[in-house]
Amino acid sequence: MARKTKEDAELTRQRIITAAREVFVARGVSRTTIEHIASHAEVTRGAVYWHFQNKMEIFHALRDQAFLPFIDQLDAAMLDETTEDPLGTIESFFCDIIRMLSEDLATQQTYEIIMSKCEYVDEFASVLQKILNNCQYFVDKFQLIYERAQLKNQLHPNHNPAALAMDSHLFFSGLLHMWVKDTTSTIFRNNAIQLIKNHMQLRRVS
Amino acid sequence: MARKTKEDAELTRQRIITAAREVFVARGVSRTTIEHIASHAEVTRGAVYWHFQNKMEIFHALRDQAFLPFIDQLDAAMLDETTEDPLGTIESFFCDIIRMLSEDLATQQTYEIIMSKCEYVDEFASVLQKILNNCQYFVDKFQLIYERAQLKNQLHPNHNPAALAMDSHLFFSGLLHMWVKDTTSTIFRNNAIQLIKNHMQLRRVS
DNA sequence: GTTTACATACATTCATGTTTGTATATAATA
DNA sequence: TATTATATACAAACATGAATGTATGTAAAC
Repeated sequence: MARKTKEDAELTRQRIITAAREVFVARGVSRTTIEHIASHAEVTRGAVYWHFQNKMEIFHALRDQAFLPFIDQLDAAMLDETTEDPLGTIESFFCDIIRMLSEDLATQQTYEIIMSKCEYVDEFASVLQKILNNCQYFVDKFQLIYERAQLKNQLHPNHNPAALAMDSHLFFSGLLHMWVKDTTSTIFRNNAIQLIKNHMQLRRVS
Repeated sequence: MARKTKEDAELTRQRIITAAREVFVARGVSRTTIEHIASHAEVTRGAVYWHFQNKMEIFHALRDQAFLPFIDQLDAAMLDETTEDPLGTIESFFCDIIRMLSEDLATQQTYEIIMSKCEYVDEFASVLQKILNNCQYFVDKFQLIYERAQLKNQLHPNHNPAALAMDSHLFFSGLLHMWVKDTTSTIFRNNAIQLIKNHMQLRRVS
């Protein structure tokens, strides 16, 4: 057909990414073909191959869109170093992420893809490692906050920040997996906030 | 070729399952072909199709081999109702599973497949639901044990068994994911036992 | 003799990547 | 400003290479 303007081109690029997300969720990454994505985006494979080299490049575009917000969220939460309630900072961070997932279908689908509709082999194995690196980043930040909490006497004397940080990370990691994967029941979707509060309550001196 | 005895046939069946596990780990479920499995098992596709209808049936055979031991393990751990240390029961259960994973490569690979080398769509979606059902089973059992712990005055007075059970499940779920997925670093593999002890220590009255 | 436990051959479908064609936006030039 | 040249944003066709399932063959077990 005809050549589009730059804006139109960027628009179809986004259309392709959105279509990919929706098809990935429904059919899994490796079972969706370029043709599936193209037809769902109402373009031809030619358009897809013009914007992306292959399927993995589309996947990366998707992943990038979903990861940055989380890191930004944590960095923002870390900024307030003088809060009287560091434990509240962590709690809010967890709750905010859950709320983001609840409200933004796109992010929700992207995480569903990352956690249960993608096989981490070959080129995708590196994606997994990047995710794990992010985890380490999170744990480190959590520890810093827990150290602040310790200074404010929010913690039991025999709890130590490093252990708490790792424990919280594992808790939230588990929660995320359940929240995202359990699409049939609503146990986790409805109670996630309460579970987070319970988790943090275990840490507070009473 | 020639017909084998029943024992021989069962042996090749097992060979196929083992081969499938090893190929699944390396290439992911959907990217491995029946031919990959067959050649790795040193048979032809004919043999595979004789024993299994398709790839998913092999996957199910694999999954069954890995799940039952865990449930048995928990059931066994639950048997001793009169122990003075219920928290120790949970701790041992977690540690035993980690040890099982460490020692048994087959189980380890199977979990790697289930957690990061398989896409849960279509026929596989039901597998995910079965796993989640198992989780509920675990949480329920944990709660029972935490109730025993409460009776033995092992818990803080303001902790309640249901919340602790869910929190422990999410913790261990997260730990399992990290343990299995983090194949390059050894942080989780080396420290899992300690992380479990830390987690349980958060619950004990000091 | 019949069924079993496969191996081999066949037919079909599907997905990929590449190539080619083309109409038009945009930059260059006059 | 009008004209020309070129790069862009695709669509359509092509070539190739799997992968699947099935059908057939076969030798030995029972």
